[in-house]
Amino acid sequence: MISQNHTTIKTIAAKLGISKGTVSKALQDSHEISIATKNKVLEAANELHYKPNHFASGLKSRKSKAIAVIVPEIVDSFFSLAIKGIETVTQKKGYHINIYITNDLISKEKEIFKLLSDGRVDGVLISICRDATCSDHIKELMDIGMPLVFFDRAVEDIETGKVVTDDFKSGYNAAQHLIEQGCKRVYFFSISENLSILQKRVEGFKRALFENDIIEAGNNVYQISTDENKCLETITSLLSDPDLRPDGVVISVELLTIPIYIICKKLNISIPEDLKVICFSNLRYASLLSPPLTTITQPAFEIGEQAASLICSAIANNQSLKNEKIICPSRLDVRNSSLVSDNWV
Amino acid sequence: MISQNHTTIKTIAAKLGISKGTVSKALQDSHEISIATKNKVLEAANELHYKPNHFASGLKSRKSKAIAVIVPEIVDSFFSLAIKGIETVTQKKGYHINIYITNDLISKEKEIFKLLSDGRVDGVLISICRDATCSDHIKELMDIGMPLVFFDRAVEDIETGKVVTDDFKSGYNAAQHLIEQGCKRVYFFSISENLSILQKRVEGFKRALFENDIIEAGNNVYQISTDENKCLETITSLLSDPDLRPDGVVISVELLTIPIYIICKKLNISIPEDLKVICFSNLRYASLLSPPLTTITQPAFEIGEQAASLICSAIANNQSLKNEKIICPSRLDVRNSSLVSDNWV
DNA sequence: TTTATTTACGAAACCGGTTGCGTGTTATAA
DNA sequence: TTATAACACGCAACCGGTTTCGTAAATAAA
Repeated sequence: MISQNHTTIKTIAAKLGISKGTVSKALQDSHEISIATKNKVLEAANELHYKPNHFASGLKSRKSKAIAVIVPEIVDSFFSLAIKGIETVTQKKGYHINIYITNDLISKEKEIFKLLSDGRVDGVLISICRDATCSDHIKELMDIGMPLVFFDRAVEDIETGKVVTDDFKSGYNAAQHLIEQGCKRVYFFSISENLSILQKRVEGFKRALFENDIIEAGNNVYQISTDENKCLETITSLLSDPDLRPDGVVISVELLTIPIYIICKKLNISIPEDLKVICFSNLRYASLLSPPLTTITQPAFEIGEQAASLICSAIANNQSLKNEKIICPSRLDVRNSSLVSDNWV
Repeated sequence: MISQNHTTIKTIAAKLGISKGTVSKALQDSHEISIATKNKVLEAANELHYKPNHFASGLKSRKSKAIAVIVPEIVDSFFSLAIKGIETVTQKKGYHINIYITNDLISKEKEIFKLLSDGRVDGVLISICRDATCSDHIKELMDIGMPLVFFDRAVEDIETGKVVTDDFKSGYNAAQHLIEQGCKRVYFFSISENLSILQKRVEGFKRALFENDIIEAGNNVYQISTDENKCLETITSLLSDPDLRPDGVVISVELLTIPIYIICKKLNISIPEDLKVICFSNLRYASLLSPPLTTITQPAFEIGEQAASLICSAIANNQSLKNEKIICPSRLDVRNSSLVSDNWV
């Protein structure tokens, strides 16, 4: 059904009785074409609804003006906001964005990388998946010259642009806040031991505990499965055992928020009286939850913007990315889920 | 920085001492090439890390294996979930997706359409923007043979594939539910008079009022600006005037939820005692809000899947889309924001 | 053994725009 | 007036696959 009689440069050339090359140069406003000819070409192009063919120009230029954006999830306040930040920048600079969702599966991430080596995109923005056990596929693509920038979830030992938040400090602040609110046994709920950003949050978290002389006998960092049932099971067992139950918890990712709230309701654990909760989250509805959720709010939009700017300039300058890390600090938004009752706002 | 010595079909041909055409055919597993040659080619291709060039193949085939997805917003439970539905289907069928965000601006929507006529995408999935005062740009693109499917927000008078929910019935059900809960003065908060899906929701809403003999003297459908300040202003004036204040409200889009909750809190209007609220929303956190929000939940993921399936098969079969409308019914999720106190679950 | 087919591959045109080089024409300088 | 340069444009190769057509060699049929 695609229109057969699309107009090409040849059509215009034939109509005006000039050569292909002249038309091409006229459309590029080349100095070696007279104004008169340029005007005629422009007029004819307009009249015939001429649109330059993306494949033909890309074949020569080796540029697609497209950027791949790879995320673990899209139904997520952080990632959707980051994508929006990316889009505002790329759109201004004339780039298109291709979205790929890994669902946190390394297998899918690898498959996506296979698709990206055909010249379809000029660069890659990626937040790696949770079970990032290997990063060979990323290195391979970079080896053939593909510019790549990590945002949020980065591979530590790959040297390229990275845009992240101050994870150590955020983890530290989260724990410190809970301790200041009187918590004696604070847990950290994570979803992966592999992600460096989560490792750093944990380090900051532990540091705060250490500085406050909170030395637990056992573990206080728990890896929670993102499988819904397993997740509920693990958290339920932690919160229902009096010997284990914390009085404060730092949640490393937004998607664990719902389970915590649900389980607390079911177990009749009152937030914040019995358990103070703080979550790394960009949820716009945090203040409307019951109780309103204290969050470490990442500057998702800005992270997206910065990452996009980095990749765009790397592409434009045709230069490889230095191992530079841009840090966009997070903000602590204190709400009722972490406050003792008489501090309620 | 892009690797200079990428391997092409020519490289392989030279290495094996055969012609380009033979290599090409071998890679396509053509019947006119011997098994021996095919194996040699495959081996060489593998060894040299050959990747077919996207532009070169696209130039001939006029296929990009890419689909444009145009949405008004991405930081939105409905649209992000719909995109996820789209992705699951397109990924299986080997299509890439290009995301475009209009921010509900017709000007941006038009600009995006200009970009899509260069063969970069094989089809378009779109949920049009709010101030859809004109749809010429859409018709133009379709006129040159671009397959296009609307999802959720469609242009009524353009004949092509559409995937929507049962808007009339949903509007009806929402109003009916509030009336059953004892509401006497029910309002409908909309954001656009132009969107046909909102018109239908309003029609259903009005129908329910009519059937229940609720005939307001004045208007009970209000267009709320999405500008934050104007929005707060309008709603505040409606809810603070005793002569105007409704006891039930149907909210047509998710983004008005936060303002309503905030204003009610500020004006000390209790939900649901003073005002019962029901919202068209896919918010996963609806049950955690205070109070839990009654929603008309659209099957966003399924709508995305269906739309993607439609466009993919239209592209594959190279046939124009019939004016078929797929309706994915919504679900009423009753929660506390619309229940009289002694009905609380 | 001769003729008819099939098999396997090469040559070259093609997709549509880009670009370096060559050349005839006009304008400027000597 | 002649030499020189600037101008404006055509020609053709090129980007990297795809595809049609032609043909020599191998196989099958007569």
